Amino acid sequence: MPEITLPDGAKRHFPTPVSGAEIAASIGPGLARAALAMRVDGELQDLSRLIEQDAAVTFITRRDEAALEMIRHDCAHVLAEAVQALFPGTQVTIGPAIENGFYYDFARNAPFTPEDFPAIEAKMREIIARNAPFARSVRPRDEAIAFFEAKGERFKAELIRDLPESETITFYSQGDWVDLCRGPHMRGTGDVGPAFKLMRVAGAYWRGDHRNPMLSRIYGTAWRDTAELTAYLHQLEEAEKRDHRRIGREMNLFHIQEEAVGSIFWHPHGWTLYRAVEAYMRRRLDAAAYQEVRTPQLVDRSLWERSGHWEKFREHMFIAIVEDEDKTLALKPMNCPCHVQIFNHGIRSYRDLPLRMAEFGACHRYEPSGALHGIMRVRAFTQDDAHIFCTQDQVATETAQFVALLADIYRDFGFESFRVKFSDRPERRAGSDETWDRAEGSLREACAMAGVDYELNPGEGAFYGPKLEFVLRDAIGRDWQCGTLQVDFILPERLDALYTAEDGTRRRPVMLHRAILGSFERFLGILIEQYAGRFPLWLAPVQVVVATIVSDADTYAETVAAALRRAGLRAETDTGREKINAKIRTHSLRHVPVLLVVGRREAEAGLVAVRRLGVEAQPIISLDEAVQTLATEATPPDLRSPSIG
RNA sequence: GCCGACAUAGCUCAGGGGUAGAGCAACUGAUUCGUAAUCAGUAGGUCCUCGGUUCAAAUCCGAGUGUCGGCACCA
Repeated sequence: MPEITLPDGAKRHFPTPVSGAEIAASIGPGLARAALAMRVDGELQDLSRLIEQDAAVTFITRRDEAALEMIRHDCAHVLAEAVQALFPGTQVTIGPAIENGFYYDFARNAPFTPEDFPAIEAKMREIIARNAPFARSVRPRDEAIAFFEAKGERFKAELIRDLPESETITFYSQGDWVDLCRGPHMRGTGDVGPAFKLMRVAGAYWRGDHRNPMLSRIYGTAWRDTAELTAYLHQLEEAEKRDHRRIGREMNLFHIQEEAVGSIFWHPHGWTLYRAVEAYMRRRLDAAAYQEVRTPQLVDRSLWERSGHWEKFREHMFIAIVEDEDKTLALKPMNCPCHVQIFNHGIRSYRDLPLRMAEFGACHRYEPSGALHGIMRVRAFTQDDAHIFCTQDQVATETAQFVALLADIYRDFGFESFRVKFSDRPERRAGSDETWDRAEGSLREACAMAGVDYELNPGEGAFYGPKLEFVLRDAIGRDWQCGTLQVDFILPERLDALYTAEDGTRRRPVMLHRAILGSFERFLGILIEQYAGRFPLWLAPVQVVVATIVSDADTYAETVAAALRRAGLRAETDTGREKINAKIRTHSLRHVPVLLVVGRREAEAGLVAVRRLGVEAQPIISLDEAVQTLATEATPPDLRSPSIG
């Protein structure tokens, strides 16, 4: 007689065995209707599973987060059944729930197209209306493999073969349709509900490996109810509006064209934004005792051979052949080898360490064509790169200082939170285990010192050392790695970097490769999306437009703009013959943060009407006051005095 | 790189085997106007490129290039 403990602490006894559904029914008809699944001692299970021993049971209803995941998972099963019903001969593979929805990968000669969606969705609704119960069954391994092979489902058979011997092999059926699945599921297909939509088709490699066949993936979204679905679709539309490629065009920031794929043509306003970020970064690095350098774009092959890039990175490099001199040069894909050259030029003492060498280094990498994405993923980009040459003892302190600097800079750009991934030793690596123990240990210690929480990213470190990756999320929910910090023991060795220690011996420095923005191009893309083009005043390409109401105010408008420019503000005038309504609309759509409206009254009295983006209030103040206020407000965050905040 | 979709005016898009269409933007003229679109007119296109089918191709077919969505790769 199992004793069942409910969330409120109440205990109930049932004849052995008892199903979750029976327990729910014994509590009340409302719960019996609402319960979709249960947690038994914390483990999510089908409601139909039998409980034979004492356990704590919690019921999952549609409101629970766990239910949402089950709706999506179950919806993937419904999709698979629908597809196999409509397209005989299609093999099923895997179909998990993911953020905001689910997908299912199918193997089929002809891939699906979005035109297939209406028919598939209709079939899915049929299956959901039928409300076939999800029934779990356990099968012996050999039988399970034979079952799928008999059906010609070789991917499923392969999956089972690769499961560990200890794994229980479970099947779930929904009516006549059966799938290999770990579960759990809700009561039946009807619990999926109506709030789903197929979104797109995509290719995906079997088991995520590009050497495997490509499957046809169908992505879908699914929610608790149609209101949630509608809200999600609306959110997607909003995200689309802040896409940096769209805003870049609308605000005339940059363009890319076929003759320079993966490289950016920065227009005046875009370049202004770029320069504002660059100037800010330069001040921050100066203040943090970095030394800025500049190193060559084209470097002879021999240096890349020594650094190891020619061997490890060759396929990502642009090569330039100089026929007259019989030389092979490469556009630099990274700055580190060049920085070591500067380090090596002359004799270094331990007194020089830590030596922080920074460069806004323009790099070129031959990225796969399919990876290119607006200005976020390009082939020509500029890193806010630096290499810290230090002793092993200094690694922890330098790391802590770096993370503090990075967090402060992200905050200045409006990013309050970011994720940190700690990538530790990969399978293929250089250096001894002791070295790795030390490197990882000091990095962990540094994270603790800086109060950094990280998630472990096992085996993803660089071959020369562990790294931290700092990840920001864009408007459409995509993650972008921006900052990085890598501990390197290898390059100083390969390029023979040395310093003289206190005891007169020659020693190898450790190199910390680090970047905060990552690349200006990517970071600006993220920034554009973060602010949806409505930049804070210090970053806005055009900070102020002086707009006239009547042509009698034209001269005054020029005076106002000149005064603003003298105060360091980026100001334009609009003395066109449009009505003020039209001017306000035009500049609002361009996301100009401040409009100074001047008519006859303002011109005569030396005043301006201040209209801020999206705000209808229009205080009228003196020109002097406006210049002063705006200049203060436009001060970059690192130059503000604390009292002003 | 792989799978799929797409490519028409500066932008957003319609059309479709036989003079290329709209709205917005641009330009010209009129309007001098008080906080998110004043009115009228003008101009603007090798319908991505190259081949093929056809009496005729922007339209159909093929190849290429680019873009977009994924996958793989990655700052």
